[in-house]
Formats: sequence, structure tokens, C-alpha cells
Amino acid sequence: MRTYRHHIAGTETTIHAVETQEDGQEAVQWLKRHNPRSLALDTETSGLNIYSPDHQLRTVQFGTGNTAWVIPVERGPYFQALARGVVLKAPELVIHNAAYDLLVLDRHGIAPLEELAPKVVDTKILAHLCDSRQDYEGGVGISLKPLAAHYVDPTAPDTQAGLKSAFRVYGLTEQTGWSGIPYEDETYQRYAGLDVLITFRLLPKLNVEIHRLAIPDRLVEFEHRLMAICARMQRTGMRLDVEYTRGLLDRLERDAEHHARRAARYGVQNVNSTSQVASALTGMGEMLTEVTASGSLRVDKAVLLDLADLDDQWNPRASRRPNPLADAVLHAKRASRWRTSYALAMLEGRDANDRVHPSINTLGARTARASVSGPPLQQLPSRDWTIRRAIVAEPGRTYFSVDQSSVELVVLAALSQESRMCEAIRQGRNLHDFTAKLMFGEGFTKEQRNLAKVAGLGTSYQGGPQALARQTGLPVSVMRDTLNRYARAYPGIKRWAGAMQRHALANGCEVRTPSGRRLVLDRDKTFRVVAYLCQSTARDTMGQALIDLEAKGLTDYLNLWIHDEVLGTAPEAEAADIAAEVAETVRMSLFGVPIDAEADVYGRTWAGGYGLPDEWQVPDAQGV
DNA sequence: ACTTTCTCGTGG
DNA sequence: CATCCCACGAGAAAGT
Repeated sequence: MRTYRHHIAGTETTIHAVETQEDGQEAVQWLKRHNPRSLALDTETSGLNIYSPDHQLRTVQFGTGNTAWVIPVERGPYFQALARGVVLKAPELVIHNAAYDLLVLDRHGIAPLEELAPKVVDTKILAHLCDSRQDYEGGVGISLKPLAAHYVDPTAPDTQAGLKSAFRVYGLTEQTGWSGIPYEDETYQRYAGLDVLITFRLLPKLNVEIHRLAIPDRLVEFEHRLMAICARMQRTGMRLDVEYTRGLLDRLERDAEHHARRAARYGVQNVNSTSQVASALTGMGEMLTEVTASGSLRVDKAVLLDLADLDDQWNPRASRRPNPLADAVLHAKRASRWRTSYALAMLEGRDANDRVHPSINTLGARTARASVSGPPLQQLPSRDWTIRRAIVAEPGRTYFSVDQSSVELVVLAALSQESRMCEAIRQGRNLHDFTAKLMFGEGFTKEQRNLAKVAGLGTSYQGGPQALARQTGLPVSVMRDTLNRYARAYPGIKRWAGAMQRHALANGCEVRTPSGRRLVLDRDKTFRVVAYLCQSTARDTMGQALIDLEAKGLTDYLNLWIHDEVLGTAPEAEAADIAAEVAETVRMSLFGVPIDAEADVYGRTWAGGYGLPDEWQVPDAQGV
């Protein structure tokens, strides 16, 4: 056994790296002797994609604030059984970012997620509830390193960074190091143990902070349940139609090459080079007026669509002579991006059974909105069915979706208690129609209805005429008029927004959401209070729905959480009923304002909800 | 050669 | 006085 000493916050700690079965017995004896009520837990693995076919669990570490034990689970059944005994018997497990380690232990047969989740305290959740800002946003941060530096010991080493330099000694990179570094390496063993010691010591500090800030216990409980529910969704994953996705990859590649050749005729060798595109366009006589934050000429989609004479749906506008280079760059970039970010990412991320397991970070954003990565399935193109067609249901099953209706606007109404808006929603009126009538009178046009919609979302984000004009492609004067009309239609919103901003300033730039969540504002951006409160509260309503769905046994049908939407699969015969039941559970009332939800049954593929043509339907033989 | 920053595009 | 919010991730360019 290798034993290391390490000073943390002025006290000496011990890290034991178990190497033999006799060492393992010492760990067991230590547990019997100390019988700790609570154990911190961590794992080291071969990589972050838990479900990739070659993923391996290397070590399981546990311990208290003074003693850590590193178990080399990769060394066989004895050590696996040892780890299993420890995690199953511990009354409480303290883990930083528990969803990851719980799924690792579950995937590698150490202990089921369902068994461990109820006794987990996740320090990442506690940290987010204390201060949801990242370190680079002016907060403490959410990952272990900045939290350790702030709460435990400013001199605590960055274990991730330290390991990366250890990798180099073996000629390994950041990609290969996690699987390739030998267990015997001192840095590896030390750092594995150190994270346990730090996590254990972090817990009481965060608990003091939770109490000091009066974060409600029920919110802590709520987030832990949500974490476990989403970890189950990650474990379930979603099935990939590999044959279709390979074909898609080829089509996108050909498409990208074709348009890249078009661009090359105008001297652009690399369509992704903004400077090349900008200088070629300038050389063609185009006047580029917009600049980026650092002063270079902006050649983003909005600029290029304008030059290519296309509207934001890529339809011809007939307002000028289309620039062929702008058109080629738009098409080439889109095809190559869709190829790598979506088609390739899904193919490379799949498991041995052709399923992808996107990771759901339940507290991904500063507002507590969830984020999804690996692959980023929250962000698949939605105006076009081609990417979503890659995701298919198991044979005999069908995709369904339930989404909240205009939830951010409904939340805006509920929080501001804007009387006309609340009343319209209570009466079940179509909110955009109702708003358009208030803004433009009885005979409003389709365009004016769209303006009402844009103004609503713009207002909840606190957007100005410039920003909305850029987003819609309409003149600034039109957007100014639109926002004025919206403000007159709903005077209660501006009143509430002003009050919230003053309230935040008087309270050290922080506000609380109805769930008791603390949101900290940047001093020079207090106007964001409206967006934060709406976004965060909307998120919490869906979070509550997920917990209610869990109580009804319905989360087993769910695959993904996409902000105001949940996506699931169910046997064909029951899908409509299950989707309706999910929708009924998602419906709720917020301060007397109803949040409605709508259920949709998509069919054999996710693309069923996005205009999938018949000829691309999943054949019946698929996967049988 | 490696890391960080910038720019861009996708979603809600 | 007026302000577009929150993410993930690819690829180029700048920095070390």
C-alpha cells in the first residue's frame, strides 16, 4: 500500500492507495473502526463518455476529511466487491457532480443508480444553490477546484490540471491520459484521494452557507430528486439509426464540398475563415458595415443572408442582386457544421447498442436551466427534419413530446400579475392574437401578429429596438414602435420590471425566485432581472413537473428535457394515452395563472414532429 | 506545439 | 439613458 500525507487547511491528511487484497482488508478495518456516518466518494475512469464501448472504471475513492482510500477497481473482482460493499453500506455519500459517478457505478455493475441516489448529497447542487455563477462570471464557481480554493484551502492544487501534466511524462495527451496513466503513478493516486478529502470538507462549509442564505430545504431536496431523474434519462439514452446517419454524413459532406467549390471561385479557400470571407466580399464591392466586439468585420448569418438576398427562412426576398459568394458560404458552413456537430457527434458518441446517452446537467445555467451535452441534443436544427431523423424509437415504440405553451410569457404574466395578460391566459385566449389586438386593433395582420410575438419574447429578455431589428431583419423604427405598443398594451410589465430592478439593487444585486432560489445579478446589468426570473421560474415549473411525473411512474418513458419540453418514447398502442397523462401532469398553475401543455405523438422517429416526408419514414423492418 | 480567445450557429 | 436571456461546441486566429 502506498500512503501519502497532504496538508489541507493546516491539518495533515492521509491518502491510502490500495494495491493488494491485504491493503483492501485494512480499508475494511478502518471503516469498521471509524464507522463514519458519511463518506465522500469519487471515481476515476478512462474517459467522460460513460457509455462508449471501451469505457472503463479505474478507481473508486472514498473517505472523510482526513483519510482517503483509493481502490483500484480495475484490478478485478475483489476490488469491485470491496467498492460495492462500501457504497452500499455507507449511510450517506457525498459526491461532487453525483450524476456522473452514480452512472459510472451503475454502468460498471458496482451499484444501481436507484439504490445510491436517495442517500447522496451532491456538493455541486449545494454550490449552485449558494451562488449559481461560474468563477469567470464573478461567482465562486461550480466545479471542485474554485470551490475548494474558496471554501476549503486556497492552496489546494488543481487536481485535473495536475494530472494533465503527469500525463505528459508517459507521452500521453489529455485524450489518452485518463485511460493510459498507470495506477501506480504517485500523482494519479494522490489526486484521486485529494478530491475525496476536499469534497468531504466542502460539505459543512456549503451547509453553513445554505443556512446563512436561507435556501429552503425543500429546494435542496427538489434538486437532488431532479438530478436522479435526469441521470435515469441519460442511462436510458436514445436509439440512433446508424444506417441513416451514415448516409446523412455522406450527403452533408458532398453538399459542403459542392458549396465550398462555389466559394473557391471567388477566392475563399476556407469558408470558415471570417477574414477570408470578409475580404473577398469587400473585393466584390460589397459594403460590410457591422463589426464584432474586437473590431473585425462581421460576416455572420444575418449579414450573409442580407447579401444573398434571403430572408431568415432562406427564401428569396427580391430586394437586391443576390451575392453568389454569400450564398455559397452560407450553404457550405451549414452543411459542414451539421456534419461534424450533429451527424458525426452522434455516430461517434453511440454505445455498443447504437444508443446515444446525452448528459443532462440539471443545473447547467446560471438561471438553473438544464443543459445537455455529448451530443448536444437540445440544439438540433428544428426547421429541418434531417438531423432529428437520425433518432428513432425501439421497434414497436413511438416518440412523443409534451411542451408547455408559451411558458416564459405565462411566467412573465404570473410574476408581474399584469392584469390584462393574466386574464387573457386564464380565459384560454391565444396570447399572441390577444396581444396583437391590443397593439394594432381588431383587424391586425399576420405580420402584426408576428410582431406581437416578437415583442413578447423581446420584452422578457429586455431586448431593445436594435437587437430586435437585427433579429427580425426589420427596421429599427418599426421595432421601436412595436415595443412602445407592447408596453402600452401591458403596462403592468414595465411597472413590475422597474420594481424588480430596484428591489435587486436594494438587496445587494440579488433576487429570489418563487422556489426560493437565489439569483445574483451583475451590478451593471440589473436589467437582466426580468429574463432571469422568467427563465429560472419557467425551469422550475418543468422541474416540478418532472418530479410529479416521477411520482406517477411516468419518467421511465422520458428520454430528454429540452427546457419547456419533455421528449419520450412509449409502446405504439399506449403512446397517445401516456403523452396525454404526461401533459396533464405538466399542466399547473402559477400564482393563479394556468400553464398549459400540449402533447404530440411523433411516430417512429423524432423527425415525425418536424415535417418528415413519407419517403423518409422508418421502414417497418427497421431494427426488428 | 499547445492553450486561450474570438466568432459563429444551433436550440429554447 | 438604454441595455436580448441562457446554453454547447466547432473552427480559426491570436497568444504563450
